[in-house]
Amino acid sequence: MSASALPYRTHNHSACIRQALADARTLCRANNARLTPTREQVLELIWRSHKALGAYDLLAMLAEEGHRAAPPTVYRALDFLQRQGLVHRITSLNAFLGCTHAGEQHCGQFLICRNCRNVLELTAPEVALAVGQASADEAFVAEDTVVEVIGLCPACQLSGNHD
Amino acid sequence: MSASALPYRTHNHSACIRQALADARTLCRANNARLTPTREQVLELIWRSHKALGAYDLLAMLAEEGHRAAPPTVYRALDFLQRQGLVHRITSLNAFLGCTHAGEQHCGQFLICRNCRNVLELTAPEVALAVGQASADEAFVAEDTVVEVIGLCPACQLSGNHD
DNA sequence: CGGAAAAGGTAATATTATAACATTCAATGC
DNA sequence: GCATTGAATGTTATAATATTACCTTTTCCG
Ligand SMILES: [Zn+2]
Ligand SMILES: [Zn+2]
Ligand SMILES: [Zn+2]
Ligand SMILES: [Zn+2]
Repeated sequence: MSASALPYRTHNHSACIRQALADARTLCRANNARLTPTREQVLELIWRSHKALGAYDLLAMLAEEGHRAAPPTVYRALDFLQRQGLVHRITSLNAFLGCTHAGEQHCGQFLICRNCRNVLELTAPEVALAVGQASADEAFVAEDTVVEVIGLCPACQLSGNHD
Repeated sequence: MSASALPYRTHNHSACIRQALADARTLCRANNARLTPTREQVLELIWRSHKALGAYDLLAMLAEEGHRAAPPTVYRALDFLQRQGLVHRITSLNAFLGCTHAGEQHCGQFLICRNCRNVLELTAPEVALAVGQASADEAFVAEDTVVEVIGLCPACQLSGNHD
């Protein structure tokens, strides 16, 4: 790996957002799922950064955009986006993140920087395999796997604003 | 693996509890940490089963034992027990579990049965390795790793009270 | 003993998430 | 077009999880 992954370097983030929204529209059309304005707005807000955002963060952002919504609105939108594979819930943060592998059949692993809070989603087959093997060794039928790594991203290791 | 792991079969669970409490006393003594009555009581309650228990479950159990405590009491005991490596937090359940590898330097993986809620803690080196390698590939410094697998334990696969 | 630090008690509150029910919207068949 | 109907959204209240702040008690150590 020569270059840092996207969240860790400055990049044309507008392009990230545009791409994510375009992919979402395509996917939802293909799945006969309705990407309504509220849902699209929440998705767009999530993609404002590569950080995971809490439901109430999103709620506040909606409010700033003049969409006075209550918690169920945001949770319902998030449920929909998760079902469509457009958003992941980061369980150790109680927060939500745009999926960078939408449409691909995948089970993500998440590298969470405790300093800048950016999250990188990986889909390392070795990890999935190792977890699958360990489960199988115990005769356990794995249905869903959460892999979340907390640590320091490459950018934050250098710019020492942390421990 | 010929025999099922402990949580999945009937066993002398009193022995589990006694062992866990004995280990805890030894460890805390070795670390100059005070395993006070409240802390020990919470640990004992956690070990009543191989399931993960919520803080408010523990609070209710304390109440049943006549220890009328408020939330901070239980959260403080849990913080202590986690710092001593005697208890793990299962983030996807917001619940807590007695560690079956107390004293060993380890980073656990958890197999969570969605039917019976029993949790098996593994310490598979291949999993830790795969995650470590995937992180390193992104120049990410991993400090803590959460691996939680939701699925069906061997016992529940047979006795079809689920889906 | 006396001071300091750790542990625990208590009340209030913050944060995250859901339940229950009413209303609006949009696709479909006639 | 228009009624039917299920999906989506609005609205209010509340549940479930966790923390803050402050005070009292206990333990440790000199
Ligand atoms: Zn993804
Ligand atoms: Zn960072
Ligand atoms: Zn453990
Ligand atoms: Zn089970």
